[in-house]
Amino acid sequence: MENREQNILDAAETLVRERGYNGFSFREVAKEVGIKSSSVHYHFPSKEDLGAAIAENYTENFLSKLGEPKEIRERGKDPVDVYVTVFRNALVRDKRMCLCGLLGAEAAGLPPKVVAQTRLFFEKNIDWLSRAYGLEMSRREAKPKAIQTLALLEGAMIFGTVFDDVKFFETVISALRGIRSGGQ
Amino acid sequence: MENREQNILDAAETLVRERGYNGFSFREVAKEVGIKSSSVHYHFPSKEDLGAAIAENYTENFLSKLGEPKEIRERGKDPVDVYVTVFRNALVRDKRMCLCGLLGAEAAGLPPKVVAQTRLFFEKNIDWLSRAYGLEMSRREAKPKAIQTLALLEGAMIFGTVFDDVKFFETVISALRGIRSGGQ
DNA sequence: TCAATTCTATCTATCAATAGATAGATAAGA
DNA sequence: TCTTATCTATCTATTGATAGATAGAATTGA
Repeated sequence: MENREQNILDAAETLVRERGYNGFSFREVAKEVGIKSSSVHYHFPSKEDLGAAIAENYTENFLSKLGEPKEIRERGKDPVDVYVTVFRNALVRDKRMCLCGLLGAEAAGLPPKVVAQTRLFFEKNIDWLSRAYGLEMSRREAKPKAIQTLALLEGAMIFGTVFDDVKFFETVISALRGIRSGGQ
Repeated sequence: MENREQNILDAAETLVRERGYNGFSFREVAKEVGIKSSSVHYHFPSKEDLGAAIAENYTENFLSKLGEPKEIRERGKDPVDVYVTVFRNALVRDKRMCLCGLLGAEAAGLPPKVVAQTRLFFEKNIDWLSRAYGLEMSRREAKPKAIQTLALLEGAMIFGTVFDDVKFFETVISALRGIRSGGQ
């Protein structure tokens, strides 16, 4: 039995990352989990609710893999490198786009709750990267660099997905050197 | 009457850029154009055919707005600046994501013909940017910078769409300075 | 030249499949 | 007994796709 709602969110996340918000159905999620579609509605009344929950769950998982920038630095590692690795793993392991990058691209046609959760992903990730860059520069300078880094990574994920090849991801992220050292 | 197939492609592009490939239907496109869905099937037999045609049409339009990098330079303008402006206009005027950025994010779940046309958009745009950067550096150096620039712009489009604000687009593209001057 | 034919673009009508959603029954457990 | 989680069954709407009819334009051939 485990946690049924987590089973549903995991199955749904995989489907959304493959086909987008409008490309998955309650019946498919249910089949994957091994229950009926009405049972999925029991846990998540509407598709909008389910969509928002998927994005929230994804964001939480994503951030929990990271830890705190300061602690990473104290272990002698570079926080931005760690951050890039989490993205790369999402592409290589799952062979799929970042959930919120995809939802972000679709944002103009998504229900309000889903857009709100997608924004939260971006805001929380910008915060994290701002803290990371804040270890080496002023907060004023750190935030734009955080935004640029996340944008570059989402673009790199698109390239990796379109060409089904990590090589393009690597080429893109090598531009991070320019972002990190370039003046604002 | 104009060109009916062009009417269909224009209406369909708008819908895909709002809701993604799985979020538009033949009937919606037909209604927008003022015909019946069966007539849309007459011009584009399957959804896959229509999707591929939308991407092809978008790519053609996009490139025709640009002209040739060398000629832009000869008119005393910077080709990459012109390129960025075409992207910015797509976001500000249409208030929407780049069609192929969206299709690229959805690529893992798209029919083969649509993926192929989406790849063509990226390849042709990388070529254009490679020619632009090739005016100031070797071809070897130019291509990675082209890839990085396009990835950054697609990421910037996601940000503009998610936050419904060009300000984020501008913040992201200011990182281009780092990409253009940074060493490989 | 003009009748016969073919092509183009549309329509109406319909298909089976699937969508999101809901009502009501049921069984297990606290 | 009340709550939790599931089921069966069903609703209405929509999906991509196809068949067949039709009106008009273009082409063909005697």
